[in-house]
Amino acid sequence: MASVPTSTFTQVPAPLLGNEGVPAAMTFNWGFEMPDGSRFSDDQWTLLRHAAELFLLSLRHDPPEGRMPLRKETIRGHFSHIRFLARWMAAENVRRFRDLDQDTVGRFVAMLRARPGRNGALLSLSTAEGHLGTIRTFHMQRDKLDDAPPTAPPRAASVGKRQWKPYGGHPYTPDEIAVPLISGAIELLGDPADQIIALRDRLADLYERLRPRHQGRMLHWHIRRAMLAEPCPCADRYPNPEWPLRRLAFMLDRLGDACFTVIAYLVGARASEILRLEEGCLERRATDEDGEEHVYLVGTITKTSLTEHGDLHRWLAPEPVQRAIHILERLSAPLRELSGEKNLWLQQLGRGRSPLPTMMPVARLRSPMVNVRLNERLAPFLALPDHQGGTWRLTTYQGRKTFSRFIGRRDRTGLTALQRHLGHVHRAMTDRAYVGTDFELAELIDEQAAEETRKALEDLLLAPHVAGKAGVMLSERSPFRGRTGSGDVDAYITEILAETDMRLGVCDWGYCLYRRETSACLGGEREPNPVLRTQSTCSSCANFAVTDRHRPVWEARLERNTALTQRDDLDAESRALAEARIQESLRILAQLDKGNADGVRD
DNA sequence: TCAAAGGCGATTTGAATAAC
DNA sequence: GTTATTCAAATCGCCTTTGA
Repeated sequence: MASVPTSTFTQVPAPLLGNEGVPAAMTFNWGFEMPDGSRFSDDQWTLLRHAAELFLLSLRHDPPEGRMPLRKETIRGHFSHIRFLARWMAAENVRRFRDLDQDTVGRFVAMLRARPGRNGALLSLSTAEGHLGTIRTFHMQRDKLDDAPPTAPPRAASVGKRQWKPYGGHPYTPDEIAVPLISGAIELLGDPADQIIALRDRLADLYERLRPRHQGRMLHWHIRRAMLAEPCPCADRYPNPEWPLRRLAFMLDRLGDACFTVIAYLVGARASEILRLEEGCLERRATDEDGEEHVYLVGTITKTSLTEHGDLHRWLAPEPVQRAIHILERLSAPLRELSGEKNLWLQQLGRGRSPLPTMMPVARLRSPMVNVRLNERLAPFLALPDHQGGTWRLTTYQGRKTFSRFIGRRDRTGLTALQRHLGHVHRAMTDRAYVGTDFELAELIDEQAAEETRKALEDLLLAPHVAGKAGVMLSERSPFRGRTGSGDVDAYITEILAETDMRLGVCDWGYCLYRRETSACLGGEREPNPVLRTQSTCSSCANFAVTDRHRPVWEARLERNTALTQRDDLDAESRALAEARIQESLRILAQLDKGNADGVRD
């Protein structure tokens, strides 16, 4: 294939280039195919192409009034839209951008409306607005350019809301998936990680020793034979035992995946932020208060930054994350040395890849690839369970969402395996001396906590049957008891929350309307003590509330302990404990039933 | 020779900020 | 306090390329 033409800058007026010279990142593949089979780089498109090139360059060096110079990712987005537009213009025989008058743009909009989206009949509003927005921006730059659209296109929203597909939101990873995923990743980063990296070093050693004696195919044959004799951790999870080199490359990649997972789910950074991390990004600092030392992950956030290179940010790094960074530093060491870059996610472009550096160019890992790796390789590797009969699709964004949910909610009953790490981060983040700088993440966390409280309150206020001291008290005052949901409840809850700054603790077996003075679990300033917070402690606590939603937990507890007392081999102490639990469960269930019978509780 | 990495184009979503 | 607008990514499927 002919070499791909890219934008050249010889025809660009010098002042447009600014003082940084030619920006390497601003080259685009203008040789894309046109509807008639020609290439946009062919002579017949020269006028259109130059106009488009100048437009894109102007966004960087002479942006529209009042705007920052656009980032290269944004300009890349405009390039995609221009390509789309140029193809459409060619098919419609529109030869210059200045011919994009109202009628022509109207036809363009009609085409967008009729166009099917990725997974449905309609395009989303933002896709359409993306296309029109590029034309609008082009139009805004018209005074600086020879050829530009003479009129601003309409807003996609003004075309009619029902013309476009509405969108939902990104999910968090459900606990059934998240817990084995994170636990599996942490486990892999333990001893197996050390062994796998040692095996890579062993391979490097083998090459060094055998290269003087053999070359070409024979060298490879000897290397392969030697590697076949080396044990590889998790070898049974790679399908082909005859390929020890590919297997090693595979394992090294899985280590990287595990590092990404641990960082994403236990830190809450965005994928782009994680992938920008560099060697030496861990920072130790003591908090002023008590001299306790926290370790932070230091990186940059560009998404919400107004500056070109992003702002410095810190995230609290629990122990597994520190370990992940150490592993990453060792994983990326050879390529960092080869390329002179400091990034921790370097990899080589080359397809069938070698576990050792080759002659191929080095590049940073990008998030689309991370998604593929998480779903198609790490998930089967860790044998993640199905979710509701199907395979759960992981995405890089779920780490952040799941993290904020983990931290924001008080119910950690499903997360026992992660409790240690999450508890540490949670404590530190709610500490006054916390120095992290991802404010938006803190808001996301608070949102999750508030949403949980709101749901619990709604349940308590509407439930016809409530047990537990605090629950009974709240329910008796509720003007909504036994009704189905209505807008009034929402307003009432909003009022309660505004007045009391109340935070409900939620767990499998009930709710906690937390007040420190009366907490049976001896909790702290703001929330229950997770260690002493058990069913027994809660059942007698003044802060406790139960609704029918929790009935199955108490019924199961009753059943379990009843079965226990019927065994002959039970010692006296255990029997007494089981009896006590039976009584507790009976009391809670009786309270719920009583409400059932006459709607009045004591 | 070929499995599989990952680049690339197209589309979708998130969130800050501006406008109402 | 909402809604609209804009910038900045993230996601996803197709397709080319290549080390073993």
